[in-house]
Amino acid sequence: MKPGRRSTTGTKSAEVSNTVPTHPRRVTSYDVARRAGVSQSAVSRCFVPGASIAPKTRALIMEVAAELGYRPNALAQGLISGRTNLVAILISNLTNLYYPEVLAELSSRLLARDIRVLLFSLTSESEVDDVLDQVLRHSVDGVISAARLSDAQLRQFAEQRVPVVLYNRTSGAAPAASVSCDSVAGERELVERLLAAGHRRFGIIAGPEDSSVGEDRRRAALAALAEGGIEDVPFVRGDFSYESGSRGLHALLGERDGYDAVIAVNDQMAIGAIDAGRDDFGLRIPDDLSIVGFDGTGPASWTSYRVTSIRQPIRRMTDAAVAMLTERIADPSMPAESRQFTGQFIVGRSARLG
Amino acid sequence: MKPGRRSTTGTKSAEVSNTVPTHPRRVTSYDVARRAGVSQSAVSRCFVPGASIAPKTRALIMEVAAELGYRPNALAQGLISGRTNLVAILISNLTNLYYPEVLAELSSRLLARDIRVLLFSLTSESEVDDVLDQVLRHSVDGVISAARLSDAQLRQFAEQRVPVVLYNRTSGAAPAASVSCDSVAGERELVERLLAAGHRRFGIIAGPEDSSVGEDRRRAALAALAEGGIEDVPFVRGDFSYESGSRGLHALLGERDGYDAVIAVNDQMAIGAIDAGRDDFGLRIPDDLSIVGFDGTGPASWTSYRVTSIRQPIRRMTDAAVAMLTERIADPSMPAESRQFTGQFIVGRSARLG
DNA sequence: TTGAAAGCGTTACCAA
DNA sequence: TTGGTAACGCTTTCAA
Repeated sequence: MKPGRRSTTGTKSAEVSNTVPTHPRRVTSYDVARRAGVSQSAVSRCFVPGASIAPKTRALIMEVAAELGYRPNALAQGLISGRTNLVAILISNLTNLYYPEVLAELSSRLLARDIRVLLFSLTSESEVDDVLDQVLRHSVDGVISAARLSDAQLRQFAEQRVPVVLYNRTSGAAPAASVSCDSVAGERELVERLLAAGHRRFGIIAGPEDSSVGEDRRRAALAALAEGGIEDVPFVRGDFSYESGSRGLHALLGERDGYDAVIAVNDQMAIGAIDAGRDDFGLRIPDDLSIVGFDGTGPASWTSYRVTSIRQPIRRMTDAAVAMLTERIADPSMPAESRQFTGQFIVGRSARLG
Repeated sequence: MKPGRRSTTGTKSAEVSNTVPTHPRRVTSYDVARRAGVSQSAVSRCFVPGASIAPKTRALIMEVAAELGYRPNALAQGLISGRTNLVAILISNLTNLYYPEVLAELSSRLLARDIRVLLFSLTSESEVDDVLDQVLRHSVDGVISAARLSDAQLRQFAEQRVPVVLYNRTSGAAPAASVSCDSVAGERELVERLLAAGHRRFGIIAGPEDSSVGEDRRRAALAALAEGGIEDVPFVRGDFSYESGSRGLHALLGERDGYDAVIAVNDQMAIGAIDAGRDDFGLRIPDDLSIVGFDGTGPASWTSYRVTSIRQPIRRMTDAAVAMLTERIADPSMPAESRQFTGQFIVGRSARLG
């Protein structure tokens, strides 16, 4: 122990506590060491996996540590070791019903690996740079982003040697580690089923222009339709919300009628469209109009809707995301890699099939 | 600057980088200080709100800092200052549709106050002690818990001087700061409206025994019914999920029939009950059976359901929670206080009223 | 296997 | 207003 440092502090606060009931200073490894009659280094080694320590010493120290209620200070550990066991999760639009499931899965998987989650729920994409700054200040070991990151932002993480895994986002120019659900295969399956069932007049309720998933799905649907000989398919844009799905259907039906099928790029908008179709236009779904979605989120399977959709394999995807991230934390030289999963077709009851 | 410490390190890494493209060491306040020709203390003062620093010096330092991409290390700041600007949010059952909204609101409000969120999504109440340990290791400034905490756990936070605000939870014996939505007033309003409309035969779909909100609402509903002369009301238990609401209605109707109204203690179960009533029993809701819920979450207002319910003032509640917490962080001597908000009655379409 | 000592990157408290 | 120096609580060499 350094003379004149711990010891004096300890003595001082002990003296004070005789007169005033002062705040009990946080228990440190020095306290444990003193009480156990060993060095502070020995205490530290007890909490480091591969350290060399005699079983007997270890037992003694652990006993004293438990007695004193010692808890290693994560800040100090992170500062000295360069590892915080902290991962930032960036999510935009948490109220989108699809994300809570993802967040819950990610967080439980990370926790299982003894990693804590620093959550950044973005309300508007503009804040991303501030968030990025905060993420870096906290020296997280890695980032999982279900929010759009620009190439410049990705580059910044790369420069700081912070591994990033994109969740259901694609990067622009720069290659990045990413996990996603195959939009092309998914929309193709939906479209092919609808075409096979005789639908010919289509409308699309797309997402915002700046959403990569939304645009991927819209383009995939259009491409699949084009292959089937259907061109010039009208589309409107929503923001993935229930209300915008409802508005979307109004917009489509207001412009012209006679749709056979409406393709919404997510379930929540599909549900909004289904409700609007039934309530506002008196349509029977799927008899008068087929509506399909994407995601396979909870409410999509509720019996009032039973949305015909593509279910994302959330378990596998979150598992892959966490695995990819931890790999890259352990070995930062891992190359970029994108893993794409194929969603499962859900028959549902919102589309007339076959 | 201490001789033989920073300076040598800096020189070394500079020499190395001429041969091998080594990891650029993180930019520290020493780097900024050296480049700006000032002391490290001066740099630090630039980032502390009330510090005394000459405007001119400050400008120079900030310029150099920006140029070098300097970011204060949050770990070091937290370690020395005792403040981390980190708040832990404990949430059980994130997939309950009500929580994502709460989480999004809390997180954006905290972020607005320059506080970061450490998220702990509990999958089972048993893990709480591990989580508590982790929370304390990270020296968070405070905790907002939408998960059940035992008196012993609350005491532990109190001992460590970590302020806690309970969200929609009540503490047992120990008084604690808490924000909640008045179950008694809410259920009373629902019951009185139902009674006024002539309902006499009631059933309740309650929550798990260990849920304080669930039990509060169940008891409140029973009490209000008793006041209206309705006794021996049967109830079944669910877990707040859609499926358990459906199962709950099956259980109630399987035992006896002839219910006028079913009171579910949250919207998600009410929705499950509505769907089961319609689809499995061919009931018209609300003509044949009234069903009411609680919370006023997103899907409850979807036109297929329009659940008659009590809407929790989430904005006000999250605002209050964050305010109470920050107050207690600033002044740990603040006394325990519970703020209870009254929810708003939502007429909806799932109950026959008047 | 153990202990001493050197940091990690800050803030806080001094004198100057 | 400044710069020097002592912490904060830990991990990590390095000798013993």
